[in-house]
Amino acid sequence: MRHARYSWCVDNEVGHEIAEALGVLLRRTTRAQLHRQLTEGMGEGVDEVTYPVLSALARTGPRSAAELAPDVGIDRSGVTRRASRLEAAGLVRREADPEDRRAQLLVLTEQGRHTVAELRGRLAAHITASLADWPPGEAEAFARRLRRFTAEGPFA
Amino acid sequence: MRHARYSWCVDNEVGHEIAEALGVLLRRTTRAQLHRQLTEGMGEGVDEVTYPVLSALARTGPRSAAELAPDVGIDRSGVTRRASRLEAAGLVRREADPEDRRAQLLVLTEQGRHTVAELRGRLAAHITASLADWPPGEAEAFARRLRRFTAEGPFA
DNA sequence: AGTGATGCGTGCGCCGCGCACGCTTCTGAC
DNA sequence: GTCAGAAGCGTGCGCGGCGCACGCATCACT
Repeated sequence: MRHARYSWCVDNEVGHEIAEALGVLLRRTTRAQLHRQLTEGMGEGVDEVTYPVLSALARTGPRSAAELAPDVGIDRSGVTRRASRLEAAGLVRREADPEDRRAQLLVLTEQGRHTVAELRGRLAAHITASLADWPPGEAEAFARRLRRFTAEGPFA
Repeated sequence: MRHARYSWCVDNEVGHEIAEALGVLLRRTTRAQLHRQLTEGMGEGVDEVTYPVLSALARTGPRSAAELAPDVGIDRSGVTRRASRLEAAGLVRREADPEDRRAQLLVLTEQGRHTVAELRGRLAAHITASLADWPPGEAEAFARRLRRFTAEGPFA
């Protein structure tokens, strides 16, 4: 691995390492058990399926289901169905667009805002807690790198 | 955010940043389009559903479906079904355990090893290419941090 | 030898997804 | 003003994956 003739392998070693770690991380974070644990005590409306819609809505403000779809990564109809569940749980309210009576804007209710804030707080606390014993400044540097990686990395 | 009374929020800010980035990363990496692009030209047997089984098998060596299940993160029966598809594609071979005639070990065929190596190489190259303009040493440091994050982080 | 335990594959019901259809509403041209 | 085409939304439908549970084969232990 240290010979110059294998330089392509050395160059790609970082890629292999990141890919490996990301693969494990993906499988871990998609475990239903983790989501159950994090959504403990919340209302019945939010789960690992509906949360991406709720989160995207909180991030971008009131939008239609069609506009939310590419951000969530599924079809427009799926966003509609998930939003209906959130609406039934009282976390999301459908509001007719005054400028276009066809459009139905999805708006977070007060309870919806509270729920997403609570959930984000739990997740952040969970992450922060297990990073407590990192050397000072390491976590911040890692967070910056990770942000840049997601923003302009291979999955942009 | 800078007032002392909100110190818990400041403490959690790193957690929030990491959670946000991970959320985006998750949605990006689970997009089917990316998998289609990466598996371009491969046989029909490997896709975004069957690949985790193939990869886990390559990582840990010959194992039974039940042993692979917790690593993949789904039920034992799902691993069996995915393995059957990989077997039909000639990437995996079922081999009776000589010590236990109940057990069916899943073994990668030569073509299976070649496929997973090729796929890993593509992914690693894809990652490495977009990290080319990072400052020297930054990518390596990030990879180390990421590995530690997955190993002993909040999702261990 | 016999009984409980273990491992594997599969049938079944459930659920989420993408596609396509119908309905309503907007837009632009005549 | 009117009408045809486009745009937006919700929903029915078929497909596919998943978890559970059952049956069969085999092992372990008495």
